[in-house]
Amino acid sequence: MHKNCIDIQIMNQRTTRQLAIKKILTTREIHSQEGLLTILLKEGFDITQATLSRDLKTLKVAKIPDGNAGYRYSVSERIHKDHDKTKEKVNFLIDGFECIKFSGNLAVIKTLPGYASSIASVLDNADPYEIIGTIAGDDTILIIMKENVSQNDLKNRLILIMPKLRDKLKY
Amino acid sequence: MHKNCIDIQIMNQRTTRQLAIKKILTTREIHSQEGLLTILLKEGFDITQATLSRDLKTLKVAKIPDGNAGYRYSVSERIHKDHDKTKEKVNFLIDGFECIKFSGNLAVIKTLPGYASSIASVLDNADPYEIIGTIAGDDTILIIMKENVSQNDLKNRLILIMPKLRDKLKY
DNA sequence: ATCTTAAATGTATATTTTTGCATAAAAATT
DNA sequence: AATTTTTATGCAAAAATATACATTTAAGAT
Repeated sequence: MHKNCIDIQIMNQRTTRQLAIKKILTTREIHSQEGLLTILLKEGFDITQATLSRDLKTLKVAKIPDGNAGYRYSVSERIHKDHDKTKEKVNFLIDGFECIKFSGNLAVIKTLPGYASSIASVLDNADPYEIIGTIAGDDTILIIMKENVSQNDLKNRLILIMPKLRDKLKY
Repeated sequence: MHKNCIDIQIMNQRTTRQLAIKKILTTREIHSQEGLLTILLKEGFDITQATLSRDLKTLKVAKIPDGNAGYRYSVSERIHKDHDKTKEKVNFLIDGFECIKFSGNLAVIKTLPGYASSIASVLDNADPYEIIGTIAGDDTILIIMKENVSQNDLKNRLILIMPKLRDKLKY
């Protein structure tokens, strides 16, 4: 552990940073990794462009030719309209989240009755690397994880998809 | 005009080529401009990477981190237009559709648990002429139909909104 | 056809992005 | 706490991509 890192953190640095990146990307127009890096540095994330490149890869951020001239980086979710509505909906759904348990490469999420399929649908839609597939009943979601993906990997990914979840997942 | 250019062309070279690029991108997995360039050269398009870069910009082709490792180029229509993803989502939701019954100007759709509000939201969003409003519980949707709209009118409208539904509705 | 003008392209180069590798940090284990 | 294992990161170098500028090609105009 780094000496001057007072570990009150809930999430690891990486996840925190990637959430910040997502936010920046949905908030402002980003035309290069350099530009994004500058912003991140100002916000106190002390990283290099290399790390940023890896983060963008993890987040599946696309580089798209801009209408005018130049390019812009875009989180795939942002491409859908009604981003806000989706967000609202997702936040709402999180209320139904009860707990998550693991067994080998399987994870089981317990939800309030009726929530399972909706939450699962959010997961399916996000189509994250770590998840091969989900099966949802009424109050239970079975997640089949990709091999060599750790429990924390999955938790972090879930937080990336549903930020509010952070408050419900203990580390 | 260059001397050895036999002018049978209908479109100009540039357009022809860009169409070819689009086709290639939708047909095969492209991971770099170099790779795409190789294919184009084989097909007889005698250009350089610089031109290709410009073409991709014109076509608004996005570079997206691939699920596994690496990147792929994707024609922006696929990403930009939430059409496709919305469609996917709608198709997914249809799995939750169980049956529909009528009574007067009311229709009741039964769904798998948890699906009702999502499907109802699709209907609300489409805002069809035939429907005044919907109320959704967990596995039931109540549809209030406009007067003088027949059961078949509504069924047809539902199919228009959610094409996959056709397979589930008997006539 | 010849000339003029605008668009497209190649060359070389600059810029940006990605990655292998060594190291540091974090997490798990004892 | 000390050790091992795993994961994240910086650095430097490679790879990929974009572009300024000169040149060629196409398209009109006369």
